[in-house]
Amino acid sequence: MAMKVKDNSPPNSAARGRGRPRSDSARRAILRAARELIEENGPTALTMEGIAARAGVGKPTIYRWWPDRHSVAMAALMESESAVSSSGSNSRSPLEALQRQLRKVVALFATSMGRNVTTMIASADHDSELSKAFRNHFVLARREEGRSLLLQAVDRGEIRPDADVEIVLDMIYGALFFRLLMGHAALDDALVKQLLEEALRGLRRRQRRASK
Amino acid sequence: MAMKVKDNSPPNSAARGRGRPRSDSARRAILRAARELIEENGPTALTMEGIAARAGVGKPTIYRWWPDRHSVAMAALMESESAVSSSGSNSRSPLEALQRQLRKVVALFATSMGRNVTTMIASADHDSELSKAFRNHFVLARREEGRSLLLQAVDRGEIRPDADVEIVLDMIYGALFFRLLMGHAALDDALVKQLLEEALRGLRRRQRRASK
Amino acid sequence: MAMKVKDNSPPNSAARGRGRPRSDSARRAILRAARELIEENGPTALTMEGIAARAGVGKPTIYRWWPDRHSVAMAALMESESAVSSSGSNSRSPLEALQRQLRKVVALFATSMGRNVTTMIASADHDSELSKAFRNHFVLARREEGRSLLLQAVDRGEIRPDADVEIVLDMIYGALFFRLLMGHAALDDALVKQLLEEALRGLRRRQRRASK
Amino acid sequence: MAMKVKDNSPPNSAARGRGRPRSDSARRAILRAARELIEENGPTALTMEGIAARAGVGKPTIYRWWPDRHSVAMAALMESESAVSSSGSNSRSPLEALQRQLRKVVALFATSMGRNVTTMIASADHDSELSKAFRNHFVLARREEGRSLLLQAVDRGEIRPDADVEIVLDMIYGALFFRLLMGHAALDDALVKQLLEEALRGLRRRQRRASK
DNA sequence: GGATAATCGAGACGGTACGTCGCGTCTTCAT
DNA sequence: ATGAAGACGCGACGTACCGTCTCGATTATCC
Repeated sequence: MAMKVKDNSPPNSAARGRGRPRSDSARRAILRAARELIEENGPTALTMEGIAARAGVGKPTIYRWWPDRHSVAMAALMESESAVSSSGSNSRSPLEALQRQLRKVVALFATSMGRNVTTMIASADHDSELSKAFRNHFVLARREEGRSLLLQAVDRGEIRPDADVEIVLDMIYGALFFRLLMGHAALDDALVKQLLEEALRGLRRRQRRASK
Repeated sequence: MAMKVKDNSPPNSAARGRGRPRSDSARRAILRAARELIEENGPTALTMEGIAARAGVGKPTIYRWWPDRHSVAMAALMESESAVSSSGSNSRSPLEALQRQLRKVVALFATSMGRNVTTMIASADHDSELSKAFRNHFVLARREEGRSLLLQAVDRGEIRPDADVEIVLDMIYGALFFRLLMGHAALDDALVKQLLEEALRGLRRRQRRASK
Repeated sequence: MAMKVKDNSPPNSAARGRGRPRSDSARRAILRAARELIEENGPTALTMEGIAARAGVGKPTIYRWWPDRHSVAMAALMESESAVSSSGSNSRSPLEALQRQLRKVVALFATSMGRNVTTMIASADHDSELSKAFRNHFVLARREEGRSLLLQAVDRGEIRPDADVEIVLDMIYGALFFRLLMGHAALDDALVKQLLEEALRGLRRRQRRASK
Repeated sequence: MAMKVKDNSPPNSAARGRGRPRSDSARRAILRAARELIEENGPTALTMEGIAARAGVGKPTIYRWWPDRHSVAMAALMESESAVSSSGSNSRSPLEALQRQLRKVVALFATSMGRNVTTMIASADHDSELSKAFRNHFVLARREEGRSLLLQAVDRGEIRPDADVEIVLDMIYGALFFRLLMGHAALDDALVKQLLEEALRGLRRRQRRASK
């Protein structure tokens, strides 16, 4: 009995195996079914049997690609067209772009997706690779974009160079997450505005003069 | 802060029924067993049968008072000696007290309890009364303490009166929560210091030399 | 001058003391509830809790009189108005009376009661006193009546005196029971007629001469 | 005697499904465990969990093939080597063979098996296919054998041709069953002798040689 | 082209836990 | 000081999924 190697990289270059190759269509059907089921009933109600049934796939086929239910759910969500990429960077200034991006984040959080993602993060293994990738994909990547924009602002002299960017980022994104999780106060565009105001208070330079 | 969750406190009010009163020792045994099991294996591995077995109690007795596993877990954790109450108010200044309190929060987060609580919050119903009580007990109550301290600081003139306290609070506590959930950066006393520094930058009035 | 008694409640309040007057009414309510429940759903579906609820009685009160569910069921059925007593003694001959009685037995078996009684008998302890009483009440008492009639027939010279009455009785009543239990053939008046014919074949004396 | 009960015979016919075929060893283990437990504690004390535990089988596997406890019990008993088949028919005459067979029936009734079977019959659904099969297997099949023998006796001229065989059969087998259920009189070989005597009285033709 | 081999669907398997029902016992309060 | 109300420990119920293990059928590569 050869050791079974979990290999979930689908286009595994030169197919050396002799047998029937893995069906990528099955893989896609699985993820699609999982995504739909999550959106319909939430990630808690997701079951392997439900996925298999809807995808028209045998359960072992799912287990061939992912080790457990959680992983399938994460993979499914990560392949969503969620994007949230703040690609549209036709902003005049980094801080404006940051504000625009935060609004997108807020909009994402407002959907069921937001809560689903949060649930997944909190109930995940926290140390597994997939879990890290998941957090990175959905949250930390946003934070990275924000960092990039903040650093641009520093470069442009809009922000004081001695600002502790990491802390500021955690304050901003953490505040949004906090309101999502706690639900004690609104999570909307007005919050984004105030948040930026308060987080950057004392960090802004007088731009007119700085630009001179 | 009376926040009635449901009715799992036996001598709740009038209407002292005629039947045998509920056994408070059973109630305590259940919560104790749940607490221990959570600390041993995490809240995910908690099962009703496990609780019943360890508590020496029948399963129906548990279901008589809590609707599901999640509720038992929340109730169990809420009866822990978590405390965290920043009662020790022998601080010279509100901001120092705030720092001390934040350190306690960080210390709590660092324990397994921290992660457990987080998991519970994120996977809960979010709208149920018990869930709200839970969030309030473990997180928002800390935030309330922080608000009280911040307002004291405003009163004393240490903080500018036009500060948006709510936003500042969410930035501070949200940042801590964010690091706990994401695990992308340290969550320690140094963070507390920097966080306060950054959050209050531009809000402080007369910077005293007392800060050491 | 007798005081007007305002106690118009059913139980004869013999014992005024501090409280045991309701016992017998509770007992009757229990049996009544049990009887109704058995007729509605069969003896298998009978539950103590159902009886207590319908009778408006606490469970311990039931257990004060009967040791278990089965006993309550038996007692309930035995207090039914089933009777079946072949009281009608306006028969010209014992054998006619026997036939009439057997028809009554068949009629009883045809009701749900018949099957219920059978189920009770077969699932009972078989050795308990109550169980014996039950069998006697519902089945053996009929057989006793039949024996009496058969013996009368012998006395009158309608049946040969060397007939083995016990065996004949078991053949007759056993055949009815057998058809009830097995359901392989009809259980009706025609059967009664044929049965008597066959069971008594060879036992009959020439009645014409005997009567002369 | 093909009497399809449901579909608990694995290689039943065509329609060889695509999934993993049912494990016949599991099926046998279940029936064996059920049989043993019934013999140990009676059919009333039989539990699905007990069967599953002893058979080393999951509960759902049992429920996959039988709808309830009763059906398992019946199937288990029916697979016993009870047989009782009066195959050994080296008798000189059908009536002798009948007597021999009845003695076997009495012997079976005398074992715990007898009472168990009776309990099962009385507490069964009575209309379900399995229940009919059960009654047929354990009781009516014996009656069928008896009928065959009686008809042989008619053919040979030992029994009058106008005898109502069905009635006679019910009288004979019913009487045995009656004594088993009621327990009011002995159930032994002597009974068999008397029973045949009485049931066939008036039906026998040439009795001269029979009487010494 | 035929053999070989891995994957596919389907679904049964041994399990664990679920949430419910009813048992027979106990405890308290109102009568 | 009895009796209704009802909670208790317990045990079994029947169900939902888990993750694993056969099956026959399919689809590729290798010889």
